[in-house]
Amino acid sequence: MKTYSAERKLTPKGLATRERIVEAAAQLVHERGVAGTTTEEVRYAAGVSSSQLYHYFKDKMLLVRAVIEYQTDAIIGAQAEFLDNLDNMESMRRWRDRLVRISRGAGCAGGCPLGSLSSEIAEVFPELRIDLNRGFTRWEGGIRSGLRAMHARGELRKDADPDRLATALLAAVQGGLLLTQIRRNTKPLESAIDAMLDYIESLTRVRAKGTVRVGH
Amino acid sequence: MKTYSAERKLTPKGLATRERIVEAAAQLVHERGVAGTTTEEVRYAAGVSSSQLYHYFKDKMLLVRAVIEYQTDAIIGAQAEFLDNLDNMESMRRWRDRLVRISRGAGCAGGCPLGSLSSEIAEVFPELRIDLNRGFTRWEGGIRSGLRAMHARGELRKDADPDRLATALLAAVQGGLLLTQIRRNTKPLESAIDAMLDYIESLTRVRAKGTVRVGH
DNA sequence: TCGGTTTTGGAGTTGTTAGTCCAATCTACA
DNA sequence: TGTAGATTGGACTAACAACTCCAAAACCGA
Repeated sequence: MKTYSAERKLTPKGLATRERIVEAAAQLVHERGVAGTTTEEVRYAAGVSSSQLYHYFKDKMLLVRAVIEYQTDAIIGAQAEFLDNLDNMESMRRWRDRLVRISRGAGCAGGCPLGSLSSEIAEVFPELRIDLNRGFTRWEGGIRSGLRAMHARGELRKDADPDRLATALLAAVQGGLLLTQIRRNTKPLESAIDAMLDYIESLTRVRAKGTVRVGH
Repeated sequence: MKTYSAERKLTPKGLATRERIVEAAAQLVHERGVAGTTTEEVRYAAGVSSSQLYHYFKDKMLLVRAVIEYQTDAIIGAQAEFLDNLDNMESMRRWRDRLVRISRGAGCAGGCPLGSLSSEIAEVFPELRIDLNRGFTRWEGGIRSGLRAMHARGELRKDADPDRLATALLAAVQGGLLLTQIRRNTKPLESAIDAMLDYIESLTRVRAKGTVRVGH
């Protein structure tokens, strides 16, 4: 999933340069947004010349597209160990802790690298919504497979819909990160995810027809 | 809450012009984002000259600040009838339907006028985070007071935290709107809010110590 | 009516930034 | 080793966009 469209031949050297540009761009875009990042800053940060940048990316939009792909990989990568095992409450709680810790580590700044990007460019570069959606869908897929497994094993009530729960959980993460970014405090993120996980937990361990145990 | 800082004297005429500028700016910013909206477009849409715009707003950032205030009022206004009565499940479900209908009516475009704005400018204009937060806090306050009322009346379990639930519900709305914007489909918004409301409902109607009824 | 203040017109300025161009230099591979 | 193609340097351009400026006009209270 490295090269996007049919790139011309790229020598290892060229590929490294390209990667350097994307990395620099991703970092800057996360810090200041797309509009707040100039190609000159990217060039400086990556240590490349103007002709290099435009040699590898026809225009800024295509660079942004590469950044989307890069951030998607980064997100999935950073959560891989968790996303592969979100099929029980304990794993989900640990995953939640990891997200909170990442956010806190960033000083609650920047929000979700994919979410912030999405808000900013969804209407400006409509073509890129496909790429953004691909990113979210990959992420959601990781969550969903765990919930589906729980459902299949009967650990989730029959009438629970793991797919919808996965979407809702991802939404809680996104909304939580947004509020956390604005407030510079991880509480909103914690409250949002915790509520959703408590809900999911309430759908497990069925005790009697129509009643379930809830709580911590 | 109309004028922000200590504005100089504004005649009715001047105030109307100012309002026209803010309205035009709010609309454009919602459609294309802050960076995607030029002062010239605002001028044209509002039918004012350059000197007028800069007569009422020292710079673009202060215009954006006025837009934040305007959108906050618009959001609260559009949901006023609901926000004042979110103290039972039926009201909350109706409120949910309203949000979904608003989103669908906009073709799922633009997302939340406040949320999109926040993502875009939180790091670019850090000074404005205060204003954004004020908006979210007002919104959250409307949700919270309903949940607090339910809690006080004993319709929510004692160990439920209405304040955290309010934050989580707002986060679900924000995250849901983001995914809905990207996917151009209201399902994510529906799934996110429904899950959170189902959870809240599961915290009502306590049946026995430690067990509650859940579901639809 | 008068004087001060607010409001408006619109040309102009200044800085920025995405994107171009062409020649020079490397690199892979036959 | 030769050469076509890939990579790089860096000056340049053309457009754009935020913001300024100086009067002129409208307004308002006395």
